[in-house]
Amino acid sequence: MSAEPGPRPRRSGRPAEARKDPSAIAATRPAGPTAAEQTSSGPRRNEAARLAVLNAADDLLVERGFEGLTIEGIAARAGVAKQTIYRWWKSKVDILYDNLVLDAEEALRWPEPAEGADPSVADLRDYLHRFAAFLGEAPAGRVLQALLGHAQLDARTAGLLHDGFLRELRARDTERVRACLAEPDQRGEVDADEAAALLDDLLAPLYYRALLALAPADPAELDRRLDRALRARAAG
Amino acid sequence: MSAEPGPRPRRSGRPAEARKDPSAIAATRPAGPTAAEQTSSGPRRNEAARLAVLNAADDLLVERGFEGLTIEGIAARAGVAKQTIYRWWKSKVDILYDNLVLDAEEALRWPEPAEGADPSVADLRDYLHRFAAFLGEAPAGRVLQALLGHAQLDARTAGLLHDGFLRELRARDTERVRACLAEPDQRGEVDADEAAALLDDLLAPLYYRALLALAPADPAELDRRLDRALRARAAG
Amino acid sequence: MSAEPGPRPRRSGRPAEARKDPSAIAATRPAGPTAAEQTSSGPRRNEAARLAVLNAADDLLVERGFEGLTIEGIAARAGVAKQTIYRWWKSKVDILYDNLVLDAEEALRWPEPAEGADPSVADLRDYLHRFAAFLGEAPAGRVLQALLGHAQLDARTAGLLHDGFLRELRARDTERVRACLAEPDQRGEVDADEAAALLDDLLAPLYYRALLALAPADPAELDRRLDRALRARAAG
Amino acid sequence: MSAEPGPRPRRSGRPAEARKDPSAIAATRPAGPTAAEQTSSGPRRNEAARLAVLNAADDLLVERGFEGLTIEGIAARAGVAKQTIYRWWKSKVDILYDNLVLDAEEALRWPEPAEGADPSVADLRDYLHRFAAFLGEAPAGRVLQALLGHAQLDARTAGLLHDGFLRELRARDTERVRACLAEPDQRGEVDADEAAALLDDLLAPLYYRALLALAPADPAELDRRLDRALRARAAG
DNA sequence: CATTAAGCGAGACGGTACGTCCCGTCTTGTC
DNA sequence: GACAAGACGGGACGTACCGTCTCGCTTAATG
Repeated sequence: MSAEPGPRPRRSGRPAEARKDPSAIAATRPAGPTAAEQTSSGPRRNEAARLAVLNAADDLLVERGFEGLTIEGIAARAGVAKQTIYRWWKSKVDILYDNLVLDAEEALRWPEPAEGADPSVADLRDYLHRFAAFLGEAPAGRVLQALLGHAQLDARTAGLLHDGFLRELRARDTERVRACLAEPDQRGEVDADEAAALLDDLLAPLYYRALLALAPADPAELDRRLDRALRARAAG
Repeated sequence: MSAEPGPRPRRSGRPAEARKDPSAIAATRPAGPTAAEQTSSGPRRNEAARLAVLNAADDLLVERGFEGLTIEGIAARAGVAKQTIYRWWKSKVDILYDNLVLDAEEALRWPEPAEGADPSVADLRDYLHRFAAFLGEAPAGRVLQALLGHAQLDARTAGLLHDGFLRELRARDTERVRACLAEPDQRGEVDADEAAALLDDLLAPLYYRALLALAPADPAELDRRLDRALRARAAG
Repeated sequence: MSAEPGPRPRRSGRPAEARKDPSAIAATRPAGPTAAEQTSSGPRRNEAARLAVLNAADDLLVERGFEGLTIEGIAARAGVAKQTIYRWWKSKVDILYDNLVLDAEEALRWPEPAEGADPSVADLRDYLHRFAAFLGEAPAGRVLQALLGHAQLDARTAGLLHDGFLRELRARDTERVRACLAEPDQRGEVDADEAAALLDDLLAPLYYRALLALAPADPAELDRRLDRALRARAAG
Repeated sequence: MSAEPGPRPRRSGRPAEARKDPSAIAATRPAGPTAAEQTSSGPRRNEAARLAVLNAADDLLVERGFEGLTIEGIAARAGVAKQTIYRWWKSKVDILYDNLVLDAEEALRWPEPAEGADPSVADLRDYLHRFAAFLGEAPAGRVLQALLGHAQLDARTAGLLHDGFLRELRARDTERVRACLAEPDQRGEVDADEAAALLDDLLAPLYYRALLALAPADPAELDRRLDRALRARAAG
């Protein structure tokens, strides 16, 4: 499925076919209710159906919006029985959540902290830019937007999104920020709270602009903001 | 919160009765589809029904959440026919919007720029605190949260909320910020973009924390953040 | 309003205007809730509104059928307030009933039993033909059909139509039949039951064909049927 | 009436329970939208729901009349979802129509033209009596009355009733009348038009009396009328 | 000649039922 | 036992009319 750089050809366009295709996704761990630990007899979970559902949900979200997204619509579009959806997911939110996890896993990946090379502020800068892009991109950004929106309206969604995704993302990112700031030429150790606060200060405007439908921050401003934060930290 | 004088006991509790009561609201301009310009003859809009609907919507939002809020439920609770609701509002979103406007008008009021007394940084500081409180308070904060959430899912809601409310609020507040910063002992004129950016920087974390279900900012942090922003401005 | 022959120009066409017009109808007693015994002060009943309602009901019955006929529709078409209708009629059935009475009064009139000329079998024959025509004509026949139909569904309508109209019509016609058969050259007195039975035998097929949507009886058959009945009577 | 043996206690009374029960009806072909030709897989039509709806409609028609009969009422009484009704019937008229067909099939059955025994005038006489009884009986007669009434008000009902039921009934009965009159001791062949006319003459008074709410014909009169018609035919 | 009580156009109101959409569960038969 | 198909009980939708009820205006007869 080709790792990093490429423009993620499979999901960008609307042609719908050949996206999240079996061959490709099979490599990544099937987030959510998965191929499972198959103990009993009978047929295994149908992987094609799973992918058809995930893609149909993405498509319909983009085409009709969250309110126009229905289980029946997904089933029809995916050529799948309703029961097959209910067997593996609790609600349309859970389907979108799976898509979010799949997309975020790719788009919000940090560079492997491979041999020799230490994490650096450049990594953080890159991550910020990718994060901003993620929010604006379809369908990934639309999915996150929808889930964030629905989390304001429904406690189950809020639990799933906040506890299951955002909290872990923040924890992981906080750790990475600490690593980035601990470079030799920086001022040494950073405690976790400080790193989390810095991360929040960098991300808050991104969410703010996305959710209030303001113009997205342009890359230059992101850089300025990061520099300012680093300077403030250096100053004490 | 409640800087101002007026005893606003009517909406704080859940008792539902004697809130948004005719006598009180009659004073404030009846936002949204209203008693109106009554050109023809014929019966006037029933003010009691209007208030019953607004209050029922608030109550049910708090009790059952946005998804559990239905037009039929509101009608039943308010003792009103469904058609009476549809006559004056397009959807439950419009009802909540009216409530939001009504509440914001009271809670997010700036001190009158009365004679002699110039607007000051203290006003801005106070406003920030009241804004943070507004986001946390029920039902007002819940209403805003629900509308912000639903705006992510539905274009009409987004239009209503962003264009009809948030944009104007931001414009008004930007102007106030300029006035506050233009105090004699401050550095003189502030241009609108600068003021807007400062405002955004102050509000973004508040929205961020509210919508991502993080702990709300405590007042002391708000002060620190404001001071830092003013210092940065003073520095250059 | 011109007695018999004329093609009743006022109601035949659909142009709707100038039918049942004030000048013409004013002569006939305003069936149903009427100009009344006016005791108090204030304005009298508006005759123009009454006629507009009656005509609008006829028109809409023909255009949209009984089920599509609504008080609101009549009010709108007649340019009249709903309340004005409810003030004078209990239901759309009552409006149609007034139309029926008005129409029947004209179309089902027997020749005046004027001086010298005795009623004759020819009168009965003529009446039969006019009755058959009445059932087929619009809007009169449609009104009777609708009321007869609705009388099967609703006891109030049945009471109004049967007790208020059909019974009286039958009684009057029975009397006329007796008179027709009592001609010198006929077999003398006819008792009322016998006359009623003869009338029923003549009318039953007309109703039967109309209500079961069979082809209407042609005039020649009516004549044959009448002759046969008279012969049977003569035979004993 | 009830020529046949079978105990048909299930629909006569109002007790509502144990009428049109599965075991009994299963024998008769389920008129109307039925268990059908089941081509695909998937769940079959729920027979219990179908019967519950049919019985509920009958009951409510008798209890509340046609105007008081609503789809919601039927659904509630039958313990069925509205959608289940709309899935199989277009309107309450169609439900009543199914009941009519079911009832007529039983009550208006001619004796099997079994071996040896030729159809006779006695069969026709018996049929006439059963027909008259059918019109007066509840719920069957009420259903026919309601449908005949509504057919005057609504073209769809008229089409269904006249084309779907009455026309076929008349054709079948005409054929039977021909057979009855073709007995050895009768005057030989009867042409179809003549038989239809005779049938109409016998039935018209029955409908006439039923629909105009006159006293129903008593059996003796039916016999007299039949005899008179036969004599007239014999006479030429 | 003003008073005043109705009639009137307009239309808001509390209601009932409509016919539709989708929910989540279930049943049936196939693979 | 997973699956496609789809019927089922349920709940809410938004609409159409019902019949009742103000409104403010107009229009006579009466005091």
